[in-house]
Amino acid sequence: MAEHEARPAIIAVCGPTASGKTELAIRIAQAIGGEIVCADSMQIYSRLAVGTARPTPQELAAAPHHLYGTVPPERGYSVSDYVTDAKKIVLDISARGNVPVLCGGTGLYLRAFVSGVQFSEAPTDLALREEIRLELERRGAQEMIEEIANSDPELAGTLHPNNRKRIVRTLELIRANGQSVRELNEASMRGAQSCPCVTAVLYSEDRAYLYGRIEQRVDKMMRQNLLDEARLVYDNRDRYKTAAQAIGYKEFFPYFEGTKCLADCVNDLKQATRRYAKRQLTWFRREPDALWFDIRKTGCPQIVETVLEKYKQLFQKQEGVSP
RNA sequence: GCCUCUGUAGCUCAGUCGGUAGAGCAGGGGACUGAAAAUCCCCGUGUCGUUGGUUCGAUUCCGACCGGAGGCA
Repeated sequence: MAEHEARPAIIAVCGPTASGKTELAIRIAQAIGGEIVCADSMQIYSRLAVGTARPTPQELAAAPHHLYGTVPPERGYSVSDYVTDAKKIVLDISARGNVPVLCGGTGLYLRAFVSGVQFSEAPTDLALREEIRLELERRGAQEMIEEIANSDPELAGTLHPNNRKRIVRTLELIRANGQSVRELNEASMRGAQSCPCVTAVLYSEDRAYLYGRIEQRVDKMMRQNLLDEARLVYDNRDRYKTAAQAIGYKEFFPYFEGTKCLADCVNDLKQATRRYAKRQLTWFRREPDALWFDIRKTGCPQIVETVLEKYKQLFQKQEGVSP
């Protein structure tokens, strides 16, 4: 039996921003003896607590938490780093006999972790990326897409000329590896073991309700001196490459530059957050077997119960009956 | 009370020399395997204030009424 090879079963808590993931994850962890693992691309960073809505010290104390605020913002971080870190932590949690509870709004991170993608060892070649970026400026998107079509006509067909970032990344992959992206992707999934998982998605059928919560949360962040944090990010914007793109900071840059008043920036922030929530929902809708919970209709205790029931039903049944 | 202007998409407005209408913003849908809180794509039917009249036909012209803004008393 390859039992020791199998990945530990996890619970994933996801959903759009301000839907109550943090609280739910804590209650689940408390109820089942779980440990929470951050699945949020921004809450990973240290020094950025208010704007990323990282769990508060009290919340962090309410259950074991991992990966929150552990990466300095000046360090680059990516999905593959995340998958590596999360795998290690999840194995540790499982070795302790506890249940890993992944919690966060970054769909890409969650999917990469759960599907078991094997990213190649080669680190991102920023010099190559920059070179291709400049080449794109010179030659134009159309020509670059044609080059991609030589090795991957199908993929090239899905690339929009305006999506420069994706064009650059695609060429970067092709040139660095000498293979088509399709081959690379197939290789990354070869032998991949997906992670047994119960996924809970929080949402609100009434979008306006979610947007109201976002509004309140932004106002609360302002009271918690979000501006100071934004100032820190602004002053370090050249070094905090990824973090400086986070919603909650870049919206204040015009204020610091004196080109926009504070109230307008706060409104921009609320809007950016609403749009983000919408994109998150788009992403999670594609999750095949997720359990969806309308946060207006289902209370936290009920959600905990349903999730745990499902988890036990799927993964704890054979305890004591194992082959 | 009288006069003038005004009432078109959730908001701000454009337009139809009479053939039932379109922009910006807001919003919605989607893609997404190494920057992902990123990046990119797609989406505009609404009693044209109400009601009569003229007309083959009115949101468009005329009248009345209702709402809003301004002016004069």
